[in-house]
Amino acid sequence: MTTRIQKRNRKRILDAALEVFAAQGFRGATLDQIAAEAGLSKPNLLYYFDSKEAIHRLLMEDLLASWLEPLRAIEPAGDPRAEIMGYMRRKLQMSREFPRESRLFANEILQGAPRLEDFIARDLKALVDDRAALIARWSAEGRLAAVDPYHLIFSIWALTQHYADFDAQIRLIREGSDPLEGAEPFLERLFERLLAP
Amino acid sequence: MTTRIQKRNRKRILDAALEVFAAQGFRGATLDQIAAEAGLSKPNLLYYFDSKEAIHRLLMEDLLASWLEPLRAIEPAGDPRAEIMGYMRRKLQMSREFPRESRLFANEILQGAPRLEDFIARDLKALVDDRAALIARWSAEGRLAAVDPYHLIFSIWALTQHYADFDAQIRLIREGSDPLEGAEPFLERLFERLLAP
DNA sequence: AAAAACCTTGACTGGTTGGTCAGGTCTGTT
DNA sequence: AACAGACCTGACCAACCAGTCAAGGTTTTT
Repeated sequence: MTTRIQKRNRKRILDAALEVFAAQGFRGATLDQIAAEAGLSKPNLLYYFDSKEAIHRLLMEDLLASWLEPLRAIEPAGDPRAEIMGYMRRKLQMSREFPRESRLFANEILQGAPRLEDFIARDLKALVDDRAALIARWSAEGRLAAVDPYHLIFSIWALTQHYADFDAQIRLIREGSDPLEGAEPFLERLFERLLAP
Repeated sequence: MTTRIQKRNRKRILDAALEVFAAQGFRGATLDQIAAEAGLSKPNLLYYFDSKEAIHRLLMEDLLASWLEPLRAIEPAGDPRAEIMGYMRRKLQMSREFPRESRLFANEILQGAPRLEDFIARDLKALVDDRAALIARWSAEGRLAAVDPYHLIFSIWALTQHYADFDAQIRLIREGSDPLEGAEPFLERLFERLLAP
């Protein structure tokens, strides 16, 4: 049974840990930083979680589920261009709403994905292969431009996640104005032009 | 005066440090890792460089110069579409030849760019603003599609650097085959369709 | 109200980290 | 060969790190 206090403190800790792991990576983050961010003492952190690794693992598990969902939501029965545009829009929305999750993921991949190897090589790969086959079918039927489906998927990832992962850079170049301002119409135009048969 | 041995060992250290910093970030990297990678003892590392910070600083300085160059090479007098396609191709080539430099940069930005703030807000911003104005002029003259010049530049960064920064992910999904296989024709088609007036 | 269960922390530990230093080895020059 | 300067390292240090624990405080249940 989980108490009221447990629920509150676990949430605080995971939120603080997301912040710190996303910015510093697993090795670069310290429990002291996370504890300070959460407003708790370090021993108290370790009362709720077994170890630094355990906090990180839980964060990753939450992340991975939400990472597959948008791609899975592509409907084989739907209109090809609308489905892909919808996927792009959903991914962009995630960069807007969950930039820290995006940076956490980016940090893991940059470090060579040691903790994600299984997930990527199994779950993600299987889903991407499936969606790539679907896109190839759509292209063969003439309902979509003939594009390499893998690079199409990678390009959606690259373009949408860039706004979360490189937020600091974009902010400095655009001097404070919302980094995502104008991104959606730009990407819509880009992918509409790319996908028109 | 620098001796033969100095030249060799400094090079070894910077090469090893690039490897380790790119994979672990500044905080996550340790001098022991760098020393092991370089095949030198830790005190020997500190014979050639004053501190961990000094190694990182030198690496960043080398990086920043090469980071501005391709964008600077865009010729105002050239053909608009050819100039932008050339810039994209140059950036893609850099992802192929210098993936570790790309990951080092990505790591810094992910961490909030604390060590790059000045460079980005001054040098990079000035150059981007200049190039964005040039692209806007080209668009106004009808020699280019009317696209947001900032998002155009960001999209080139996102799409080309993705292949270096997310190399581990792409490798696992494409099972060992060269992650950049097919990338160039895909990106050429994408930007040709985007930029056609 | 008092027991039981839950929550919190100061003080600590063993291991790691960036960095120092005295003293030794190697290299090029005369 | 012998000297100067450059190069290298084992042993060490203080600060920091993840994690432990005994003791005390708070909340919930009875």
